[in-house]
Amino acid sequence: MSEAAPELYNPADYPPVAVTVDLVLMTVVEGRLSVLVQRRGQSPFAGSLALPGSFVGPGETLEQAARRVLMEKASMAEGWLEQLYTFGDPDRDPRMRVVSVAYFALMPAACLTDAVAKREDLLLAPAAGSQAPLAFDHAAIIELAIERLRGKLDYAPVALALLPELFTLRDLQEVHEAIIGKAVNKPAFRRRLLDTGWIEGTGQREAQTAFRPAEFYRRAVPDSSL
Amino acid sequence: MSEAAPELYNPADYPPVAVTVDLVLMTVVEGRLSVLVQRRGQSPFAGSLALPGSFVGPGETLEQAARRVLMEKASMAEGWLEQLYTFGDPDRDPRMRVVSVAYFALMPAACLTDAVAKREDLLLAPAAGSQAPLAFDHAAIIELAIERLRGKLDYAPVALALLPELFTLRDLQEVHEAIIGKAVNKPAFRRRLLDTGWIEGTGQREAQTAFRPAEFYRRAVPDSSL
DNA sequence: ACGGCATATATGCAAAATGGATATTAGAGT
DNA sequence: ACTCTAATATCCATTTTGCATATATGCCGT
Repeated sequence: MSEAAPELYNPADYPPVAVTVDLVLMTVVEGRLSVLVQRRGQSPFAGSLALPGSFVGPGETLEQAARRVLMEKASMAEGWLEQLYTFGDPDRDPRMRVVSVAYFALMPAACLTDAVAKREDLLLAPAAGSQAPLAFDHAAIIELAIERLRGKLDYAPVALALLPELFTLRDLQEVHEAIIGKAVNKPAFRRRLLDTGWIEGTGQREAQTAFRPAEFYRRAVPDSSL
Repeated sequence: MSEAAPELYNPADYPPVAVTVDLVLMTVVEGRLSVLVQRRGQSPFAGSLALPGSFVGPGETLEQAARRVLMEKASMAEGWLEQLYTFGDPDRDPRMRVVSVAYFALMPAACLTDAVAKREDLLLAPAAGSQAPLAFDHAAIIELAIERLRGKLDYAPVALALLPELFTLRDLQEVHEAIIGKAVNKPAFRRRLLDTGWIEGTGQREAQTAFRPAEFYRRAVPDSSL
């Protein structure tokens, strides 16, 4: 704003607009990058899959609204959360003008599989090229989220947000490979990740591993290193 | 959206929200990274500086609205334009709830100095640490834009959007130095930029240069390589 | 016409980062 | 004690990078 605008805004002068948040909550399960989606009960797009979302409440910031959705769906107050992009094409929702601020969230697989098990309408869909068509422009939103995730992988500790408290270097490498979709060189990966300073070794090692047990690592940085 | 929402939205059920776009239009003049700002005539913040912006029209996409503002202020239909971030804190505008989608625009200095000369209320302010306080949360928006610009400098041809049709490698280097705020090594810079493939030499050279004339280069990529 | 000026451009070299192969280590089971 | 297999360490070739030095160019004074 700040245009040569009227002294006081008169909402009635402008057509009604709704502002919502949509959440692209991703994780890596069984080596596959996956997104939390919800089966819609209502029209439009009743029966198809959509991203979880909500209206932005009167006193809420956008991020608070996104975190509220995160809490409602995944019962998780923690976890990586950052604004992704805002989608506002006039016809993206057939009912009325809806401007949606998409948020990008990451969570360890275990949290998500738990959440999905508890709720009938929630499921984890493969992130890339899902066959089931998504409601609204949600397919495009997910595409953008994948791009963002890939783009950040080398510059920010996003992969750590997808792993539990303790993890091995192999776990971390598998997450990276799932995200970029191809194998990486093991020694180079280990070296590169170790001197980012993002992780630190605990003395602990795996047990019952049949062969040489790997060391457990943990995050050395707070999750909010946006 | 896509929440367990009512079958039809009833705008009256939700408090009114206005959606606007704000434009961070940057350039490099005389070695200084600068932002186009506008002196506000109306309350609130009458007399202080603010980013140019506008309401989003009923049939407009967000990007169309941003490009319209670009056209209104700088009379330029071309140029780098990308969505930056959406600001929606409940109290960011004292009058009513305003969600503003900030856009990030780049333009050659000449276009901007022209535009500023024509309009009484427009001026180019230094981007970093402007002393004059800005209206609303616009200082934070500019900070974020600078961050984005710096972050993209090595990965996208953003610097080319700040230069005219023809430019020398020295011009290009000066733009880079203005953006990151420190000197860079000349041969390394030349080598690095040349093999990005973003620029190509024209045979032409500078004239009246007192000493060895530099070759003119031009963009080898479209401006829209977001 | 010629040499000097100051900058553009090219070349060269050492240091660092990277990719990738190979060797060594560790725990569990036979 | 030996074997299995993956974790971890070492090593080397290649590429990238920072930086110093050399050469080229067009103007300008003499």
